[in-house]
Amino acid sequence: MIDRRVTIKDIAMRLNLSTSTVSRALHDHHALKRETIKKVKDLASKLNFVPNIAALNLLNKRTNRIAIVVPEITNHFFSMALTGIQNFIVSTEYNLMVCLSNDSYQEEVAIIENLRQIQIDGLLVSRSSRTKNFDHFRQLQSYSIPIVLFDRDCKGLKADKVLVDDYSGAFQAIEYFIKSGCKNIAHIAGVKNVSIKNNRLQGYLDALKKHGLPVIKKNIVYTKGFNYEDGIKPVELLLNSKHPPDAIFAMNDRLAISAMYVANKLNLRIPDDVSIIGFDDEPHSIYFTPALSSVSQPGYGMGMLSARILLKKLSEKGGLVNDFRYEVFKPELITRSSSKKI
Amino acid sequence: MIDRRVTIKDIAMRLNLSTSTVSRALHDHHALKRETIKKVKDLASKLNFVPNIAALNLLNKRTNRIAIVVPEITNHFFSMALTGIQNFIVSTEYNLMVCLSNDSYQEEVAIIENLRQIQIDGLLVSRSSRTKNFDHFRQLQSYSIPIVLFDRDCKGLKADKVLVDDYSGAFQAIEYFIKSGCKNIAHIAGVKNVSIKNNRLQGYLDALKKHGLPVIKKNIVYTKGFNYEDGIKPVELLLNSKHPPDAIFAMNDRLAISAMYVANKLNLRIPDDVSIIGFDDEPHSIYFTPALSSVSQPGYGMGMLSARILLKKLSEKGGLVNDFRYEVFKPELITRSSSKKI
DNA sequence: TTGTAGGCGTTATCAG
DNA sequence: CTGATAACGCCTACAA
Repeated sequence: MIDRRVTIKDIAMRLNLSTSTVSRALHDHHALKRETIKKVKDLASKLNFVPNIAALNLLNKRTNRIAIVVPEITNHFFSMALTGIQNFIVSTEYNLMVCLSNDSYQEEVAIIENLRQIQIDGLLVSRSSRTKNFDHFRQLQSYSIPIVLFDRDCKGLKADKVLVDDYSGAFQAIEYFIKSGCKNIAHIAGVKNVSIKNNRLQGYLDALKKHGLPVIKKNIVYTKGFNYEDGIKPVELLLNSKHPPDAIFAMNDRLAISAMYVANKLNLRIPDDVSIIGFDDEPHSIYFTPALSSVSQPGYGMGMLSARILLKKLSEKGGLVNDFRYEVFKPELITRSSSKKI
Repeated sequence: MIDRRVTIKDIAMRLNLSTSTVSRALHDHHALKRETIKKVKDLASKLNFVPNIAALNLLNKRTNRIAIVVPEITNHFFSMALTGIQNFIVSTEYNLMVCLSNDSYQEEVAIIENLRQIQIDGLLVSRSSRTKNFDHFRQLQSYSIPIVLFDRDCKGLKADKVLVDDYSGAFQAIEYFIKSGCKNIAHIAGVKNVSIKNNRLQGYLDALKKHGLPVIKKNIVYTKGFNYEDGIKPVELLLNSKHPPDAIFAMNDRLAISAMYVANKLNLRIPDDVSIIGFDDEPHSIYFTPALSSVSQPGYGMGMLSARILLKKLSEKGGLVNDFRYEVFKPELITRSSSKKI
């Protein structure tokens, strides 16, 4: 057991040098004898010296710490994004703290307050779907902590943003349905009054409009949550109604899968009786029968870019740059056998 | 923008006190006038004072930082475990760094070296399945950094361990098959010579033995990886062989699902022609047709307990306690329609 | 080419 | 009851 880490002081004493010389040697200061530098470095590596980060942080007034706040990670998109972020961060001097809001506004606020106390250099956020007020983020920004939003926008918040074009993804899905002959298209929109992913609903509406199809109220279905089980009842109601839809676009794969599940139970043929398209393209979706069509989002790349943007901003720390990136990734519709061929 | 955080010095100057008094007041030192304490605290909260963590860390020779190293998080078990860990940690003074080894020994070693430099107070680890040498962990321990292993054991490494009884999970699955009348039971064992989860294979073997069934070599199937796509070919071979099995136990749900996929393609009836049981009980497994039977592991609880054990150890930092916890969670077989009723 | 001194923010010890 | 001082480990003017 090593009970005390070695410091530059230890090295200095052993070598009869001052700590400043040791410090300089470790940084290859030009005005030092080669010999001294070598002597110091050799001993340092022999002793397994690593600089005390706390001391450096104190000196440099930074923390080397960035945090990411996400609603959850038991979800393919977020876990891929986090993987992308982490795989980028790992090659830098920063370390990443992961915080889960469990999609709760209150928890999110508490986390942000905690991060303020804990002190971080920068923040990546995908806000909870319940968050409507962004003052907690603004407060953090007031400490000169840059924020990069990814996937979930905060309208009105000035920050770097890395988003996905939900509108386009939904639009593509609906147009595909229409081209394949569907006329009565339903949308499982998730939780009502939870604005997150509203653009998917908007894409649905606009695509119908563009092709002269009526918007039928009962075809827009809300759920109590975003999980598999939350889709069952609403979809049963929908498919058992008088004029059941011939196509269902779900705002995520989980709800799409519960739609498939219900359709199967009701002995409806997919896609002949009802076409289904999801959103997220979770890796298991392809193994369902029929394989689920879905809109695919580049989570890994989005995560990586978000991290890159944040670190860039941190390296330009000097100027409180008021110039924000706004990056929008285009999602891609992947058609499989749960939707009719065009 | 606040460009400099407020320190106890600022408070001291404003109040004409010394920094020591301010420090004491903030800690409710008994020998201070009530009045002084109130004065200090009021100003502190008015100024939004938070202590500088780097300074504290320097003083206390700790980092408040613990890290977790896992192979991946795009997997239900690990994301649940991480959620459990995080939800526990969030209520403490510690913060959690998440590191992904991508199931690579090399990356794992690099991460550990990085953590040594970065400095952490404690570590949670689920090792990569390729890791056979544990010296990198031992090196970290030599700096008095406690390690808690979860889910994946490192035989011979002295550390706290929170494991799942893989052997029992597999045994339960096989016994269930046998009781339901299956006689020719195959096992998809994952990657050959990758010792991780070997106990599942052992459970399979011992259950067969106990019930007097022969171990047939070709019924033990290895794959190139642990993902859906890795199961397809091996299962095709298996099910197209001369004496195809009447039951398949897969070492995880992904491989079980690819087995179901192949069986469906081959127009085999599940479970009548072939029963299938997986391991992990991923939340979507229930929505397949038929619903997948699986061995369920309490990831969330295991994560939480691991974190609790680590923090306990950290709080006892004084004594280099050589007394390690060894906790084994029993997994539970959940039978659904992919396996015959008993 | 190297050493000295001071400071980053906080707390503990010792003094008064 | 409160203040001065030293220390945590490192870096950087300024000196020599």
